[in-house]
Amino acid sequence: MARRGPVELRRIEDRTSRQVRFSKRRSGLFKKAFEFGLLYDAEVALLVFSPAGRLYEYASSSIEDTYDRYQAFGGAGKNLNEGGASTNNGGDPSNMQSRLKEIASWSLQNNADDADANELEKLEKLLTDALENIKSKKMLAQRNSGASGGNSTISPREQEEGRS
Amino acid sequence: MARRGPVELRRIEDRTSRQVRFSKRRSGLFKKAFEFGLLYDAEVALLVFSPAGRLYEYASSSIEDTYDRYQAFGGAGKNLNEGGASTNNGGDPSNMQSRLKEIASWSLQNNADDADANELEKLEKLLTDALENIKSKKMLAQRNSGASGGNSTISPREQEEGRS
DNA sequence: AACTATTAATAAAT
DNA sequence: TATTTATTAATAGTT
Repeated sequence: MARRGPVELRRIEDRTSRQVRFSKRRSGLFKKAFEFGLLYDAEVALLVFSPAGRLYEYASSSIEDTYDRYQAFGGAGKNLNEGGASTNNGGDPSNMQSRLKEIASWSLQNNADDADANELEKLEKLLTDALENIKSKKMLAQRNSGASGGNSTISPREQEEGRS
Repeated sequence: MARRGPVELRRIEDRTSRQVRFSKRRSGLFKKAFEFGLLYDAEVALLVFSPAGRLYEYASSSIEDTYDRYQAFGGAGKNLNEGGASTNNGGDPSNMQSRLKEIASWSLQNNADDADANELEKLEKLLTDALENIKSKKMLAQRNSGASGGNSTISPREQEEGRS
């Protein structure tokens, strides 16, 4: 009538069973993801490819945007961004000042166009992330503790909330 | 001793409660994602940004690979980058975004010092203000014309399993 | 962080 | 494929 013990965590072999359980759990997983974004006002992106190659997706904003943000964030600490199409992206702190000013003035004079609203929102997110990164590094530097996780869940310490 | 009714699906306001429930549900969500990949041999990628801007991730293979696959698949079928009015007066948004990405990347690669952090904070404020500005103007514009805006994509997309 | 009363998810049967 | 039911799993509130 129902299962008799805990679910075993290994690949399900029985075809029929796997098929139906896949569907059920898929709904459950996506529901959780959806609820999570809703309850905590978090940005969530979930991609699933079935073994048969079918795609299932959910994003509270959009897959692309969230992935962009992920890249900007530093992407697990490796694999920094690529297609900037701009000049060299090396570390040239002296040059940063001028670039920051350039952007600042742009954001000042270019605040009249509706079409830019979306772009601005994206920029704001990127900036916030950059700030967050710097602050995290500072924290780490002060405490002199090292090593962040591999490819599992990154768990930044500390807790901080935005608005209420 | 426990909740008395079903969980309400709306943003949780109480700060303390939200914080702890966030953590609990986050573990639950990531556990589900992990188990799902394992049980059905599916490729899973999950990205979460907390409201505070912290990143949590899980990928059965890698975020990048899965996103690449997603792109190759057709990426929701559309949603390529936007045109938009890129008036040539000193800066167009798309270029600005790539520059900002540079900055984000830069902040990761270098030990940003206090001065840089301050610059970023100022910039963030400028952006926020600019955003507010644009939104206000939009409001006003809507009073005069009956335009309907909005580009929120907040519903899970799923696709069926077809087999008999 | 551990405990407990409840609700939620879900495996198997129908 | 949808509904039902028994059972495990997740989790909100407390301590």
